[in-house]
Amino acid sequence: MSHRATNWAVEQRSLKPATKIVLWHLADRHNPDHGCFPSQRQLAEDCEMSRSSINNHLTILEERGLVHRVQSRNEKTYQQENTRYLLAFEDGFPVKRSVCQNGGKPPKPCPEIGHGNSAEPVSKNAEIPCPKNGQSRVQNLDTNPVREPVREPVSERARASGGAQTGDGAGECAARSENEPMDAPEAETVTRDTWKRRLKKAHKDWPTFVSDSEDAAEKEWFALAEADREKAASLMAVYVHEVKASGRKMFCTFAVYLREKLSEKALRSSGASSVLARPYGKAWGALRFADLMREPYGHFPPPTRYLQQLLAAGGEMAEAERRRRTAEYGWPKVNTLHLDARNRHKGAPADPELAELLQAFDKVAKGSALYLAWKALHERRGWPWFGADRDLPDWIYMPAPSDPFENYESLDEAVNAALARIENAHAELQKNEAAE
DNA sequence: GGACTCCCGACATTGAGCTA
DNA sequence: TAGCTCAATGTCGGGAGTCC
Repeated sequence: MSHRATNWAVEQRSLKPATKIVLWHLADRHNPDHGCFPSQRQLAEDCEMSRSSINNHLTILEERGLVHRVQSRNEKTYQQENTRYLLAFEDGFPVKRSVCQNGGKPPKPCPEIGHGNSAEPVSKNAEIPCPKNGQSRVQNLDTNPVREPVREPVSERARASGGAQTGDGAGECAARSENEPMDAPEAETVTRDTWKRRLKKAHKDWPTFVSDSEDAAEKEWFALAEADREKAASLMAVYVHEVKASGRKMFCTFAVYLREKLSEKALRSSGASSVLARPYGKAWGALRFADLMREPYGHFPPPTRYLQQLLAAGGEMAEAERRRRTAEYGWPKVNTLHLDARNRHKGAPADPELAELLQAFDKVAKGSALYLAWKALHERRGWPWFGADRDLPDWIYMPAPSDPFENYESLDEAVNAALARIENAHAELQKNEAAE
């Protein structure tokens, strides 16, 4: 809830009571950082009226210039998602066309509402980019999640919203209870279905899927905490890779993988340690880069028909999509590190073998030019970035070049030098390991 | 009683995933 | 591959209440 938004809503005059209730509940669902994404169903429940009535009131609010609707579709599935509602007091609220046409002068205040004077609707869906016309009208859920009074389980939201970590990576993560209350019991049943779907999706990729008992897998799946389920699913590819790499040809059933929490083994595959590499710290960064040094090894789900067409068409969009898929699926271990960091886990088991890499890491301030150079390099390489900037601590640890930054002509050059340094150090490590 | 307003349910749309 | 399902939203006709 945003007090600014609700105060603003209350101050609006000359609205009919029901319309104002809708506006107030919209404002109540507004998050100052992330915006306002309630579904119409949610709004209808809040306002105790039908969805179609909500729709009518939303149309009125839009016509009054108090609300602007921005439709979005899921970046991967292109399914329609909750509409974003921009409130008139927000930065970036679109100025009505009639206002722009007013010789660039500020709009005449309307005596009724105090917002412009045109009855022309603001929302014109056709003007909004859509997958069909080649532009994206997708809200990037990773950077634009909802943080509102929710009816979804906390873990669902946590995946999207994450949480800031402490400063230099040496600080302890703020302990967020794994047992934060689930809100509504009705959401619980929905969530169970969602988890079932995720289980099904993950299980299909398990080597013994054909002969596995689905019931046994489901039983073990639901016996796990939600965070462990996520970890098990996301680290499955890592575990399978490790088993294959070790030369073993037999796999346990998926139920056993879940029950024995073998995903943990995947994380500790190269020298377990009881020492935790705290999120965004040096050791954590070393773990992360050690994985990024490998070729992409994750399981890439087959692209949808739309994506197939997009990729086949080539061009910039196809290339961007390729990079996005590589970042999303290429290095599941790295993505799990990111996920755990955002979920404020205390850290991953540090790898003592990587201790030598630690000296090659140095602090980088969030938002600094160097930070942006690293981010750009990640994008170029199709590497997964940590997540949304707001989820990161003020400082993160990234590889540093051997020479001072002043010795480089550009930050990109410095970043490439730092990367080369960490690549060399990592290659050296691997060479020594092989020699042993 | 007619006009108007408000609200609701039903149906349509869109594009994905799922299944036989 | 066709048909179904899902999720979110838009549209429309009609019933009920209110006002003059």
